[in-house]
Amino acid sequence: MTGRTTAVLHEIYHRLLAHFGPQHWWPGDSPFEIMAGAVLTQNTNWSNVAKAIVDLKATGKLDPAALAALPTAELAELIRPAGYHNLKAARLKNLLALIEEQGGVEALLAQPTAALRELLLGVKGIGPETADSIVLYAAGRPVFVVDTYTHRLLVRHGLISEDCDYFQMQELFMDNLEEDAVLFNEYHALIVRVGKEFCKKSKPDCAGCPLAGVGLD
DNA sequence: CCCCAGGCGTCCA
DNA sequence: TGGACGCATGGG
Repeated sequence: MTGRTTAVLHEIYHRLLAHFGPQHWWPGDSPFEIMAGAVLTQNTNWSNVAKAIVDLKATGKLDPAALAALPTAELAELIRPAGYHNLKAARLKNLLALIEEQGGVEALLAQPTAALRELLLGVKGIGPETADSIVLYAAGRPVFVVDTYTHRLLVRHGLISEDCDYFQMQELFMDNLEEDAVLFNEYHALIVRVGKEFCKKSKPDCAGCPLAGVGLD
């Protein structure tokens, strides 16, 4: 871990941390809240997800047993503010089935990292980012989470090509950083933070970004 | 009015 | 295998 890519990835992290400070992710009180939030935030602004989570909490439904007893159509209405509510209600139900089958949230999250990841990927509606978000932020395992902001950032800083896939991006980080869940937690959160502010599709110039020039010769 | 958001599954060539 | 498309609400 002494190459140029390693150095650039470290520099990006340290600049982001210096500029934004720690992000304290995931903003959830329990592992199950994090798991549900991971599904609800698929292609969705967090402010919309937060409304749905507030409603779930207010009605006492942010709990595996309570949600399992709730008809899918009623669940969909509760999470309406998060968008794609019919789709996400079904996905949450699918996740609940896995939790039940594994004997509860704690037992599921106690599975070895690779097994946990595969179990989650087996749930219809849970793909690589949602699975890894749960593995990292709910189970605390050192798996790097990649999202659209990550892709955009890596392309703009010349670290990957446009057609790079999820696993290649994940490997890039995991091959060049210490295997540390706290570091991976903060790094992904910081990428989302800088993405929201400076790395938008509509701002190809990245004006004002604290990463200006990093990785580009 | 427009674009965007912490993806994923399906369909079709 | 890979590119389009549907899913939906709320904010700027």
